[in-house]
Amino acid sequence: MTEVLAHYLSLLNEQQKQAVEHSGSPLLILAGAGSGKTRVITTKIAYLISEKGFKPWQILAVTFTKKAAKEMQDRAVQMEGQADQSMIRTFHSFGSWFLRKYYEEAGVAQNFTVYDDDDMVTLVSKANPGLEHKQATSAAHKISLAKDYCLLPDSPGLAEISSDPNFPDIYKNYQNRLRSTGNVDFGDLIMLPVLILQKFPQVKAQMSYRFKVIMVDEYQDSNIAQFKLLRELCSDGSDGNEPTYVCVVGDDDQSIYKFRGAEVQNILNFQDEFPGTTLIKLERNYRSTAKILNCADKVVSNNEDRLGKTLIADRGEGKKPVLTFLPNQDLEAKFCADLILGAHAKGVPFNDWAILYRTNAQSLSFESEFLHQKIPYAVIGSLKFYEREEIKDMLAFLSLCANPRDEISFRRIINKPTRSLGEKTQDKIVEEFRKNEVPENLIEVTRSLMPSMSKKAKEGAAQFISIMDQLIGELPYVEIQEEDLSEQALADETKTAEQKSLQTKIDSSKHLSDFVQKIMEITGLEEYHAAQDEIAKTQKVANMQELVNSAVLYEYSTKGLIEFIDHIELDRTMENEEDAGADTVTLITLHNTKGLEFPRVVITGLEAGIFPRQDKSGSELEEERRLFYVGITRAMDELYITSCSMRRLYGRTQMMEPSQFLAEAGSESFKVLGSKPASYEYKVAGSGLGNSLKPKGEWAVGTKIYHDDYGYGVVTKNFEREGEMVIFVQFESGGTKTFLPEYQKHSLMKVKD
DNA sequence: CCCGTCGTTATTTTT
DNA sequence: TAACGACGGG
Repeated sequence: MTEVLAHYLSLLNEQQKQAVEHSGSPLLILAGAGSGKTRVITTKIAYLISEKGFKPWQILAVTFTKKAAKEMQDRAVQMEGQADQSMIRTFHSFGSWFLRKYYEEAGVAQNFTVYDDDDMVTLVSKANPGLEHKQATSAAHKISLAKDYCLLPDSPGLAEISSDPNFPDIYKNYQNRLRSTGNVDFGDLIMLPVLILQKFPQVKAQMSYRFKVIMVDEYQDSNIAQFKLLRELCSDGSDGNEPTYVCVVGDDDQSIYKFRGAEVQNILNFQDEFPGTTLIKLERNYRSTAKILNCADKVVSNNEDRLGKTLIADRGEGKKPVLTFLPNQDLEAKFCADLILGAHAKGVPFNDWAILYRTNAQSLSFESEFLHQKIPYAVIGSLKFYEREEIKDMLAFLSLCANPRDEISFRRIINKPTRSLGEKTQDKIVEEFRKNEVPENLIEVTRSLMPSMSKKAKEGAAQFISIMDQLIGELPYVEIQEEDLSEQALADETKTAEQKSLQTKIDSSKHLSDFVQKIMEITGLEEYHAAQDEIAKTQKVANMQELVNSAVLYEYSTKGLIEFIDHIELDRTMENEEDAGADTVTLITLHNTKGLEFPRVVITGLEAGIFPRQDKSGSELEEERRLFYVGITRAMDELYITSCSMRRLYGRTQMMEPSQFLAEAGSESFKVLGSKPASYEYKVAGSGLGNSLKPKGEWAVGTKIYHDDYGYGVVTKNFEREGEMVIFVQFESGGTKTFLPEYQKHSLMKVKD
């Protein structure tokens, strides 16, 4: 064993070590939040290579985010250099690799690109001309969901997705149209490989020959299609190949993507699906202090549908989480700002902090307050760079260069800037294109249709064709060759050397960014968007320039082009590498925090209707609860939770009730600040408050009052507790609040009738 | 083709 | 409230 690996092994606890060293049967690792899951997977990869005799390319590890994949690869390579040859990818990126290899079996172009949700809607509309935009959006969404469940237009289970009798046809029309573009959508990246593996035994055999180990991270968020893919990739040994070693890692308590087709049942039933499974639980938590973990545990134990495990804190008691009731969202933002600035004055960096919220819209009040108070912040995952108009325009040119059958990209840019080629002309071209049995090329069809066009359109078409000719002729063609990692090829060093020398023939003084720059210039997009910038004071040209810059890492060839497009399509999170080290507060939705940790966390908006979102019950409510659990377990040292009694929603100010999750956490979980709403008191204390309702002082029941923050109301209860007077007030705006009048002199007053 | 105005509609979204 | 899409007049 290498010294490095021995060192990393020595860092593990007993369960972690067991998980790393286990072999011989399927393995399910139930890894609680902060239990060193990534450390286990990466060490296991290194261990398999260096101790168990696996070749690195026999190992496939899949994750859900590009970031996680990158981190996993980096850390594995640190321990075992050969791990750079292991395939560590996202599910979708694996699917993309697979489909480029078996593009003929899949019936797609080898140079396919991936259509996003917007493109799907457009294609649904084109394939089903009768649909209104709204219907098309809904159908596109359902098609995605169907693919997540691996359902085809003729699958009986499709009725579960949509009861609309037309839906199967809509789906079928869409599929036909999609296939004629040669492209795929996100769902296809998983579903098509499953279908191919089921249909072609030799492909299945090749895969089980290639991959001897398959590991899946965040398994609780896998969907049915991904489960099927895993199933198909695994050999049970009956095909003559050795059985595949399967190891999945996940936490059923952190399953938060049901709405996107994720199926917790995958992890709950894993042991039934893979007989003989060994189960290892990682319950020691290295991230959070005990009081934070207790709170998390209290919350999630309200769920029924779980395997059940208890996290054990490794870091001592720590501070009790603080629950603060605030009057409204502006004061909530101010409260956060004060916390952060107060800590900053004592030397706590902004970096330590994350503000978590349920919906993106909630970031606004924090942004304006932080701007005002000069607190640096970064909003994670909001306005998506790649969804901006100018970027999509550029990408459309890039995609059309890669795959000239791409109808959606073609339509997007043929008339932008305007070249008198409106929708009618486009329809004509696409119709002609689709007539041909053998896949045609949209540019060539346009060329061939020029004689039949009006004079104006003809000029525009000539211009467009000339642009495309220049671009397509520009890049040197390089075969997208599968890196040949069979044992033979790797053993044959001469061949490897040959391959290397072949690679170096590419003009390395040029980068793909030169090509992207050229697109900007010769297509007229730069002028077009510069004009828009003038009018609307936008940053479109600057954004385009940023896209150019990001292409600098890619080869100046058709291969580099495909890799660049893949990179963008399979990772839409625009995390600026430069900004990564900056000292900023993180503003982030709860969903986006998965896998992250922060020393200090504020979970905001714990109000009924916001979190949990209204109309949630049963399993959906359990998912919301898990989301809260995920949020709580992000915190290392300090956890703050806020709840407002009023909130502006859709332009209307509403009274809010505290989230039921607060009461579920129990009264011991938090130190409570701010005036507690009556309903919270009731639920937490289990009442007992109603005992001493003796009218006292001037605050008799029935007294009309006015409160600065909540407006007019009536005292409904009045009693004494711990020697202090407590009143309940029912406000006209609908909510009830509890006050200690002694401390509300400045904002609470009696009013005359 | 461009621009203003009106009406509609508001989750979460690794890929 | 605000943001975005649809529509109609210039």
